[in-house]
Amino acid sequence: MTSLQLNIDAPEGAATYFADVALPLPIPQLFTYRIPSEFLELVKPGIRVIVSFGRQKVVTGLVDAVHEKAPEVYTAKPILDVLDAEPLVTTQQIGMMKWMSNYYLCTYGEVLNAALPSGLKLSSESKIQLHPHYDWNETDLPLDDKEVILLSALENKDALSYREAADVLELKSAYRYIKSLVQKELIIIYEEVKERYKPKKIKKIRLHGDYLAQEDMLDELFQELEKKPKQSDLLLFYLREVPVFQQPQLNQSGIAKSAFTDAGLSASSLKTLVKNEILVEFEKIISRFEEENQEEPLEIELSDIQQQAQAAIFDHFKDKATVLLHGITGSGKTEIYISLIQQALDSGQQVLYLLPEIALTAQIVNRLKKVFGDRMGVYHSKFSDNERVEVWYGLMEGRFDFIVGVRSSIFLPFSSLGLLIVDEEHETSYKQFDPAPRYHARDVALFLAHLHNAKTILGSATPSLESYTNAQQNKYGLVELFQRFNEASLPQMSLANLTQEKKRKTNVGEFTSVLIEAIGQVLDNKEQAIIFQNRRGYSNYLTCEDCGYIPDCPRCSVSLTYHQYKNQLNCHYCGHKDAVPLVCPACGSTKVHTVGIGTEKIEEELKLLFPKARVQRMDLETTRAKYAYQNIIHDFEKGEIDILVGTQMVSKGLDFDRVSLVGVFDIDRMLYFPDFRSYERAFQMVTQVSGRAGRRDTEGKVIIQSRNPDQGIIELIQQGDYHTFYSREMAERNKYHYPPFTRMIHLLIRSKDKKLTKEAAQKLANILKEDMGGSRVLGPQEPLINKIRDKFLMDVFLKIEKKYKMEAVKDLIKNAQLELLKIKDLKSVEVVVDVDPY
DNA sequence: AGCACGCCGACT
DNA sequence: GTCGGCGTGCTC
Repeated sequence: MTSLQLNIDAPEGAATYFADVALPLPIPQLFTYRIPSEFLELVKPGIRVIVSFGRQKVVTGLVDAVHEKAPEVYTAKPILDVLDAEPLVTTQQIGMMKWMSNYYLCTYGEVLNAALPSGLKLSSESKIQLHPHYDWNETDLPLDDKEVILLSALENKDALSYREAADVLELKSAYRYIKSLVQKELIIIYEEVKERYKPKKIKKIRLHGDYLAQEDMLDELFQELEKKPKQSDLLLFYLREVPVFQQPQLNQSGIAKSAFTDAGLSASSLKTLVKNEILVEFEKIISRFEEENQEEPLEIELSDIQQQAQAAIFDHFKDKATVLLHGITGSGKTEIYISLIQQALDSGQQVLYLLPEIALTAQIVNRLKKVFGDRMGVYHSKFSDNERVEVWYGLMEGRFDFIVGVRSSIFLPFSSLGLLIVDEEHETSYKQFDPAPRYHARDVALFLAHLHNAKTILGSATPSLESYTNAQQNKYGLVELFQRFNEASLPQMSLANLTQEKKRKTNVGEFTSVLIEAIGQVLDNKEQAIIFQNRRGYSNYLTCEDCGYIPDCPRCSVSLTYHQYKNQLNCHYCGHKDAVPLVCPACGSTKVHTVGIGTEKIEEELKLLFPKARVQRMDLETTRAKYAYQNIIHDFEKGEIDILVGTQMVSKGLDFDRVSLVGVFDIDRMLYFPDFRSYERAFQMVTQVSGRAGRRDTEGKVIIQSRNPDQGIIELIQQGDYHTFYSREMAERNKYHYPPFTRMIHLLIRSKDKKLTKEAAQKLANILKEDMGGSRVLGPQEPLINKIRDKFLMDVFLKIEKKYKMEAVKDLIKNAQLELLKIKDLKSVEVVVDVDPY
C-alpha cells in the first residue's frame, strides 16, 4: 500500500515529499499530508495550505515542516491547494505559539486558531442539494414524511447546511434522513468553502486610452455628442477633474464612479459612455483604513521630570530587558511612551503598544495617530475581520511598523520588534479565560520580547503585585513618577458611611447625603461628576417580599439581573432572558421588588434627585454599537453631559478637564468578592477611577461609599499609598502562599452531572495530592457559582512554589488527566486547565 | 471542533 | 419494532 502511494504522481525515482500541517483545531498532534509535485516549490513552513480533514471537511492548515518520511500506518492525503506565496507567519511567531501551547497547556491548534484572524482561515461546511439527476416524479422509491419535507425544502432553496436541514425537520439531527436520501441518490452532499477575506474595492472610471493618444479624436467625439448634452456634461466633468492632456498619467487612476453621481450627473448616460468604450470602468483594491490627513507630525516635548524618567529607563535597558514604569495617573506616562516609540522606530525597529480593551479608545488612538500617522496600525475587537487581515498584511509588507492594539495583537507577524509597551499592565482583561489559549498578554509579550531581543515597558499607576515584586527583586528596572503633570493636584478622598446615614435617615436610597451634596455642588459650579458602580443592569435581582422567592437562571446557579429599560431579567453568564413576573411565580404575591443597585438604577435615581442634570450611563449595554463608546466620551468632553454613571469603563485612561468629583458607589461589593486578589483589584479600581478627578486647574474630590468603612483596607485605599498597600498585601499573600509567592494553576472540572463532577474533582485532587503533596493542592471546592450553562463546576487550585519546575507540574497534571480518562464513568467530565488564573 | 457510528430508552 | 437521543472515537 505504502509503495503504491509513493508513486502516485512523482516521476520514477523521484522522492515524494510530505508536510506536517497544523490545523486550527483542539487536537494535539500535527497531520501529515502528501505534497503533490506541482506544489513542491511552494510548500514551506509558515505557508497556509488547504487540506481535507475528516470525512469531508476542508480546512486551512499551517505548514510546520516538510520532509520525506512517508507515514507508515496510513496513507497521507494530498494537499489540495496552497494559499500563500510567502509564509504568513514569521519564525518568531511560530516559536511564540509553540511556547504558548506548552506554557498554557493547550494544543498548538488552539493557539493557531486564536492567532489567525478568521479572515485568514477558511473552512468548509457540509451542505446538501438535490441530486443532479433528481426527478421528483420518476421516484418510485418509498419516502417517509420527513424525507419528503426535506426534498421539498431543497426544491425551494437550492442548498441546506446540516443545521438548516435539522431545523427544517425540527429535529436535533437530520443525519439519518440525509444518509437515507443520499443512498436513494436523491440528494448529494458537497462542501462549501467560504473565502472570508475580501479586499475592499471601489468602482472607478477613466477615459479610454485611444483618446489619450489622439487629441483630435476627442474633438470629433464632442461633435458627435452635441445632441446628447448629458453625455457631454459627463465627459466635461471628467476632463475637469482629471486634466488628462496636461498630465496624461493621471488618467491611469481615474476617478471614483460615485463622483459622477455625487455631482448629480446621469448614471444611465455614464453607462452608455462606458458601453461605447469612451469611458472605461475598472475596480481598484483600496485600504479599509482612511488615508490620513497629512497633518504635521506632532512634536512631543518632555518635561524635566519626564526626561529624567526616560533617561532612567534607558539606563535600566543597558542591563535589563524590562522596565516597570510606575507613574500615578496624570504623571505623563504617555508622552514618555511616545518619545520611546519614536526613537525605536527611528532606528528601524517595530513597536507594539498594548492596551486593555476598554482603554483603547479614539482618545488615545487619535493622539498617537497625530504623531505617527499612517505607519501606525490599530488592532481592535471592534474591527471587522477584513480590517484585521489588512493590519496583518500591512505589518508583513512593512506598511505599518507600529501597532497599537489589544491582547490579541501579540499574535501579529512582527519580524523585528524593538520595543513593547504594556500599558495598564495590571489590567485583568489582558488575561483570556475562554476559550483556550488562556493566556496573559503581558506575560506573552515578555516572552515575545525575549524572542526578538526587544525591550519591554510595563506601565501602570497601580502595578500588579507580580510585576512590582519582579521590580523589587531587580528582575525589572523600576522607574516611578509621583508627580502629576501640569501641576495638577491629587484628588482629596473621603468616605461616606451608608450604614450610619441609614440609622440617621439622612440617606436617599443607596445615596449618602455626603455624595448627594457633593454632586449638587458640582452641578452648581458647572463642573462634571463621574459615578462608578461595578455592576450593570438596574438592580441585582428581584425578590418576593412575602415568600423570599428570587428568580434565577435555569441553566446557571445565579440570580437573574433585572434590566429596566428592556423590562427583562437577564443572566449575565449564559445570556438567558426571562420576562419580568408581575406576580411572584411561587406564591402569587404582588410584592415583587428589586434588591441591590446597578448603573441603570443609579442613572434613574440621579435623574430624580437632580432633574436638571444631564445624566448619561456608560456600560456594556449602552456601548454595544461600534461608535457608541466614542460618542458618549465625546459628549462628555464637550460638556454635554453633567454626570456620567458607569462600570469600570469610566475608569480607564480618559482625560477630562472638568471632572471635579468621582463617586465610588459601593466599594464593599469589590472587597467582599471571594478571590485572593479582591483587595488588589479594589485598590487598583479606586485609584484608577480617582485619577479621573481633578486635572489641570480643578481640585478633585473622591467620595467612597461603604456600609462598613472602618476596615484597614478601606483606609489604605483612601490614602492611595501604593507602597504601604503593597507591603501589607504581600504579607498576606506570603502567609497564605498565594502569588506572587507561588504560581497558581486552576483546574476547572465540569460536566452535566453534579455527582460525577464532584467525584471527578475529588479523584483529580487526590491523584495530584499524592503526586505533589497535599499542601499544594487546594480543594476540590464548589465555586460560588456552581453551574453555568447547565454544567456543574468544581474547582481545584494548585499553588506551586517558584523554585519548582513548572514543566514537572504540568506533566503531573497531564498524567492526572489521563488517569481520570481511564475511569470510564468520568470520561464525560471536562477538565479545563488555566495557568496563572486571574 | 465536527462528524459518523453504535448503543439504548420511549414511542407508534 | 423503529425513531430519536446521546456517548465515543477518529480525523493525516
